[in-house]
Amino acid sequence: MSSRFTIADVARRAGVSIATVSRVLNQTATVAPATAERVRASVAELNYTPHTAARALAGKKTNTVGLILPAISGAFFPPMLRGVERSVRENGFDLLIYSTQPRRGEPIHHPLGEHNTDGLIIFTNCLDDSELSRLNDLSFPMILLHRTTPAGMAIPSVVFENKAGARRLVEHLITVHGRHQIAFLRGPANNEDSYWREEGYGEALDAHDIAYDPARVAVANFDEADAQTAVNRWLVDGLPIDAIFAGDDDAALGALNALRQAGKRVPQDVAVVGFDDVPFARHTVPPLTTVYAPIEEAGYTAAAHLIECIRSTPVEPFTMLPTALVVRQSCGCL
Amino acid sequence: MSSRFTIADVARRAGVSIATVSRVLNQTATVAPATAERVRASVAELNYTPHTAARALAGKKTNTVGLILPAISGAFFPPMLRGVERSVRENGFDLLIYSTQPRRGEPIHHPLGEHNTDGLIIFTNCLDDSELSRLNDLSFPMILLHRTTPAGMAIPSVVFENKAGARRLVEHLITVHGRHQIAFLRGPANNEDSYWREEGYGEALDAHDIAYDPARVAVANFDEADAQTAVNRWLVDGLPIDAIFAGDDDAALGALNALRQAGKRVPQDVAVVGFDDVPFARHTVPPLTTVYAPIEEAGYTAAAHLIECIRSTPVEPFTMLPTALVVRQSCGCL
DNA sequence: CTGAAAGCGCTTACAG
DNA sequence: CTGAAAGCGCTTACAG
Repeated sequence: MSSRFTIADVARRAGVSIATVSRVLNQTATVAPATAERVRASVAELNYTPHTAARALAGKKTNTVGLILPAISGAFFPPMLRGVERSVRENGFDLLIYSTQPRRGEPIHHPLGEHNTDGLIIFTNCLDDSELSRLNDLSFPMILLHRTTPAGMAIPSVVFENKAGARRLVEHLITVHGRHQIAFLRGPANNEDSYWREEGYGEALDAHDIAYDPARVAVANFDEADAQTAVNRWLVDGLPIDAIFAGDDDAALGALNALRQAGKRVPQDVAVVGFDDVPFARHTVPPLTTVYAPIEEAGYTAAAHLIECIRSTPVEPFTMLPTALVVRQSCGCL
Repeated sequence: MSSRFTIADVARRAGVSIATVSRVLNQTATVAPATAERVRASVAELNYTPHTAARALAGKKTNTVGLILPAISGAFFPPMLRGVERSVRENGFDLLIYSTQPRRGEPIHHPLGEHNTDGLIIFTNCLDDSELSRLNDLSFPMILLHRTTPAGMAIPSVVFENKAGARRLVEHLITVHGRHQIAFLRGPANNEDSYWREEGYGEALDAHDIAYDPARVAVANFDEADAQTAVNRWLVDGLPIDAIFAGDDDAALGALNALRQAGKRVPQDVAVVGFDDVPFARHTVPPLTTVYAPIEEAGYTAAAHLIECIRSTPVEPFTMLPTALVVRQSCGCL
């Protein structure tokens, strides 16, 4: 906050009132061309930029969008951030990011809200329901990213086509590679992506008359280390498994580690498949068969929809982005 | 920006003036315990939170820190963001992120500055020199991350110990593995990390009387695809090479790809080493020998120093964070 | 098309 | 220890 020129300086120099300066800056009313020209010249000469806080206070809008997400980690977030960021910029907004680690019980004090943003993008369940409903009651613009709208609220959401993607993937394992002992590595509790992927897994088994075996499902939290631990346990328990659907690509990495350390060959002994198709997926050994999820596009879309909300433009209340099977080698192909 | 309670509501309810409310909220003057208690109760009952913009305007500070960086991509940024974010939160500040792709010539309009932040963290050369010097003239708090301070300015900076790290790495290749035909994959033009890594590379060669051969240096821009292209060219040119120092881990990935596709064995035919030790480095095949760079710590430190600047606390003008050799298998060990 | 003025919600000297 | 009041830099009815 350094001393700079204010709107009054610009007005004085152009020989007009500050109201007129504001009008040409915001194009909020017609100004005589000659007057406007003088104002613009004055702005340029003083290298004037409006003071954001003053603008926010007077105009009752901040021109910034907030993003609430968990600790930025894993390969998932860079593309997502890129998408959000791009969309926000294209619309002339700023981006305020708050990353939090939701701990159960503990009410999250989050610094983003009506006072410093015009709207919020909320990743999964990073905002607790009471705050969500408080903001919803205020009609505060929000978008849910990778989470569907809770009953009773009217917040648009953007999600992946998880179930169909997962089903296609698991059916590939069954029909093309003849795998029947397929294990599933679940994501974090209450994670909807994980829920629907598991549904797709179940549907695929059903469709081919393969019994669902709870012993073949473990929690890996979309986390490499947790996945490694879980797969290790299966291995020492001697659970018969000929394929692992890892829930996401990070977990697939952990599965690959555990299998390698145990001397199992992938895909000959055990096939491994992931979900998301993050950048490293093509670099695992063997290259990972997975499901492409448009991570960047989801971020982009969420931000675009939020800004439509802010502008009171009608918004698609529910967007499901298609996913696509990406066959590489860890499933047994090639 | 929804209608909420204001400081006046709180004051009325507590039977005091708004000045008193402000004082207990900001602990900016002693208030009688009983009065303070009533104010706090009033705040709690109304669930009052101060309006950020009003606070910024009146108080001449925004309580937010800006971060300017290139497009978020690669494995480098998540840890960096995590570090910055953590530090900013611990100090009760908000974080405004602007990611830009500096194009030469084109003056970058960036939306972060004196008006919406109290200070800026500037990654490498993401802010052009004219803007840097304008802000410097304003004594606007800034920290340079992975870039040293330009002559004539007094902006603290935080960097890695690149040269020593690179030298240790290359000497390992020479002394332990007897490699003498070591190629280097350079980072983006004007990137200081790359510059100093190359210096370390040169020093190591010198120290062992190995002639520097410009043919063995190519530009890979810290980018996997560019690295792959560069290494490919060496391969088709038949340039004799028994080791590649990739400049960073992303480039190492590209080198590994090119070598694998050409049927070269790593490390037997060609050793490959990187720099940074990003998360995927342990998962390449073979696991990557590299130099650990404290990416998250650098982000954390930069933010902490910036906030010290903002608070007018004396700040270390130059911080060089140590790096450490991480020996895995791509160099030929084990 | 343009200006004077109120007001956005705070902080901070200035008095007392 | 506390209040009345000015002021931060804008936007936006309201007049004209």
